[in-house]
Amino acid sequence: MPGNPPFRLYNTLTRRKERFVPLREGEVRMYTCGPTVYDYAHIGNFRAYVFADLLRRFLKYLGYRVVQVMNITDVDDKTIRRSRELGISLREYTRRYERAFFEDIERLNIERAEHYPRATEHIPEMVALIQRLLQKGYAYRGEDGSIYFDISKFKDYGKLSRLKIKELKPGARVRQDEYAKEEARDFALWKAWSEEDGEVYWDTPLGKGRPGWHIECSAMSMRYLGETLDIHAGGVDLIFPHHENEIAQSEAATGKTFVRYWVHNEHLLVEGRKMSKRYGNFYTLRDLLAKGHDALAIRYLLLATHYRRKLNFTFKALEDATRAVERLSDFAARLESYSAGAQKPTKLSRHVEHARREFESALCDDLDAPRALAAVFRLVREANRAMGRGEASMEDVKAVKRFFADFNRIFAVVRERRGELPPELMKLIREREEARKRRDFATADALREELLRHGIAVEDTPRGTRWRWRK
RNA sequence: GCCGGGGUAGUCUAGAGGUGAGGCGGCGGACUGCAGAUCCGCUUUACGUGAGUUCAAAUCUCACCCCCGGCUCCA
Repeated sequence: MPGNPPFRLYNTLTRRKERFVPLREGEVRMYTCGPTVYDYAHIGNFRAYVFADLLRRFLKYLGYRVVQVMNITDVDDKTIRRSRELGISLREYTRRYERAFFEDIERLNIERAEHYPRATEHIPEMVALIQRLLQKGYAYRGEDGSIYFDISKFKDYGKLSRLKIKELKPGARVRQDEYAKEEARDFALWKAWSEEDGEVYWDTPLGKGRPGWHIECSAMSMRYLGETLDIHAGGVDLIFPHHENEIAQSEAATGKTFVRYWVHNEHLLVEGRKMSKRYGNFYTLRDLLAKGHDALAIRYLLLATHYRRKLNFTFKALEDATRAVERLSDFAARLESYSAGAQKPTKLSRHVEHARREFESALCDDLDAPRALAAVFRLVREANRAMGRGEASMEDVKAVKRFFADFNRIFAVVRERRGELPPELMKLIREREEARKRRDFATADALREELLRHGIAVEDTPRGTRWRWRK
């Protein structure tokens, strides 16, 4: 897009903001670490998905074709254990949470990725990748029959997390030695079947067992995006060991760069504390919606802090976000109902251009959403002022609408108008206006109450009565 | 132990040498029959503390205080 500053992204690999240029012109291939479907996802998880969504939407705004893959991890220790506890099949168990996941992301206005591969449906790809690693001498079979990646063979090991293997905390490695690994840091590519796996196993050339966790992302991303991808996104906690291991497996197998830009979102804190399932201080999206909170406000809250900063989730902040979303939504409604005689652009049109430049340069600077939002709100004030005074021309309003629509294509936080007004409600509005003309305010107020019960808020302005949908 | 991120007005968030910060809240005002939405003004010349560099520091340097995270399943 000419005129834009270059899009720069912070690459965890280099620890610098880098100009983003995809490998293939006009197309971005990105992979996002998706959910392990063993429970309802919590809002911390959604920060990662909402962030990836912002990234993909902005790339599209910049004119790229985006091919995004998000894995569904539907086999691991937890899913196996819990499905067995419930006495149902792994598939039945994981599909339940997979469905919930898709419901949740829809509530949050997260665009669908192009592919959602399930781990259980890509066993052959994983087996093939592991065989390649065995052939090349990067993997070995342990005494328990499992297959491990030998990190000592991969000299770049640690380049992403910048951890030196020797310096890792002593306590952590001792505990790991219960496995039949040659080196405590080696990780499993293939786990040989054991008692607690029950009927969950695959008979493959590697033996009877199931894949390790890390291998699925390498195998599935290569299957859908090729051996080198542009962007790989995920939470900071995945940098080590998961992403480090992905690099090791993938690059050892292909000899090529696996990922060109690694992007990681920071964690979310709840009332100042790390949120995790272990602490039990987590909220699922369902929890919050059940308490009456608005999905768009949650989305807004997740986007209103820069993605590389810790986000402190509090209910006060959620209330604030709710109001901010209302302000934007009210503004959108006002744009729709505004009319003026003047056609020629006024200085408001210049404000729109200015806001757009600010907006774009903020997002181009490593997706600085808070700065982009500030530009939007500044314009909202300018436009409200101009419309309030009747100074805005129709040309201005068109320009504002275009910008606002683009803004919302990226942020997706403005409440949609819920279609046209039913005729019977339109009739009530007219009756109320007549009552007001007669100065029969008792009737007018009663009608206003009634409309509100139907979700319609009416407002009297110097230029006549306006109505809008209320949530 | 080894790495790393922060502390910005009432509050939450941007900014990272000079160019109007934004949201939310509070108070007052304009508009209105009332309400709401909106606008204006105030809260507000804010940057953890102490030194230093500089014509200029929230931004750079050093020291210190406080909070949080990674090194282990985790977004």
